Amino acid sequence: MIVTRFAPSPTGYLHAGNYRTAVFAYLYARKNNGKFILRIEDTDRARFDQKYQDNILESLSWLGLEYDELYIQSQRHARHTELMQKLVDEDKAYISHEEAKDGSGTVKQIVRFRNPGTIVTFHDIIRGDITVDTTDLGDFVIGRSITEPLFHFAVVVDDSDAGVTHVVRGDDHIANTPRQILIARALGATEFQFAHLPLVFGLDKQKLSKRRGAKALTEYRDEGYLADAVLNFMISMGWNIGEGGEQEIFSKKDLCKVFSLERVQKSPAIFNPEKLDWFNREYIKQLSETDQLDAVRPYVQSLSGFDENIFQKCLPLIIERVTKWSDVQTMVNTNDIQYYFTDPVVSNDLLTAKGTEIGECKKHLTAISELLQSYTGEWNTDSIKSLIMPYADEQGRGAVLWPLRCALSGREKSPDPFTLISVLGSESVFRRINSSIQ
RNA sequence: GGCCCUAUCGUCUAACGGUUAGGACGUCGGAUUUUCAUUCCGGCAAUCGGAGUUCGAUUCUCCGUGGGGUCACCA
Repeated sequence: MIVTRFAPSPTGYLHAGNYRTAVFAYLYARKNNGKFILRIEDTDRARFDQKYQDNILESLSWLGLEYDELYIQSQRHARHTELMQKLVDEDKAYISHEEAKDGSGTVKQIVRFRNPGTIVTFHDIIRGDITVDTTDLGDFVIGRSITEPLFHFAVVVDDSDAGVTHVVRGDDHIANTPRQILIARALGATEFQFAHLPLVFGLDKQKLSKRRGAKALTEYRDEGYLADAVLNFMISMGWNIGEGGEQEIFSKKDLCKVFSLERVQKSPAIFNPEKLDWFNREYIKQLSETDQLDAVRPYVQSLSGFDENIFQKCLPLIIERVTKWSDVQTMVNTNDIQYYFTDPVVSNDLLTAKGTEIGECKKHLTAISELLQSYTGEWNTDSIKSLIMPYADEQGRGAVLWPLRCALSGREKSPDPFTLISVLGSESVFRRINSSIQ
């Protein structure tokens, strides 16, 4: 069985770079009906912070990357010590008395690996064979002390014990791989398959990192990005299905069926927020109306005069102006939604902004009001349009339509008057038009 | 600097050694809407350079160059 793992260290919030390696490892396991393991690498207690660990769990849960097993590395130190001692007993590692690096002058017993100094070649599923001379590594340190394992040692022990078959991780670990292979061999562990993913860069073409301002994934959640859109975007950087390469939208479910490490790109990808926005818009559009309503409602339901019926009618108008849910909040803040629920205050300046005299405006509004009052047909956008357009064409579209729209919305920018009329309903429309005539 | 990885439009990418080098995002222009947004059309835009191998290289090889990663008692 194929077993992959994601092994973040809780020393920072989970960002897109970390997350993408998790996605690839996850999908590879799911695709092959394997197992996906999460291991928190909290060996460095000095940099550990519980809030980061919580953030990792929270992020994975939001994104729907469910794991089959969870390990906390620090809880496995007894096992690490046991195997480190074994290597020492077998003279594959040794305890070295060295002065502490903190400059205190104290002498500590650190554990060094006895490097056989061989040339190591390993196969990488994405990159092919990679050969490295490990001689220059020297007798590298594997423990601060016999009870304090270091990263390289703990990783190998944990992967081996958990039965990990495929180590899927970032490119930045290529350089670490030879020494981990050396440790694995000394331990007598079965060797892993490796797949080193290209890194994700920021707009500055540097590896994504919190220091350079990479956003926590949970921030995207809080801004109202959809988990599936984020996942789709992440996979689009570095993987495609081939077959002409024209399909871009893949649900998580699709990916669990079609993902393959063989088609993973070798070179790094730059994180392009605009493309993420595009994906998110696509996913928002695909949502059912009920889901859209439920997502938008919290932002607008406390607006004064909120009306569920009108809300449902104007939903499409909101959706087509939004990239992520927090944009709804922006619309609320800029008064671009309030007018659906309460009559706007309309100034003469706005009505005449297109150069039409105020008397002229009044005349057209009155004419439209009369048209609408004598109208008995169905009250929808198309029918209203065909009712009003002949008059507008005759009198000049701008002169008629602009004042009409402004009378209804009170805004310089808004949906067109016909749509507005059909959404607002007759009662409100007459009230607003008459109010502007006054 | 040593070692390792890598190289197609600005970005993400497609292309059994033979294609007018395709798609998407963005951008620009147009149509619809005399507002905004949506939608629909269309344009601009790429094989890093040099040698090979081959009838023929984006594709294979080598050498440059660029970019990145990594060189801890961090992970």
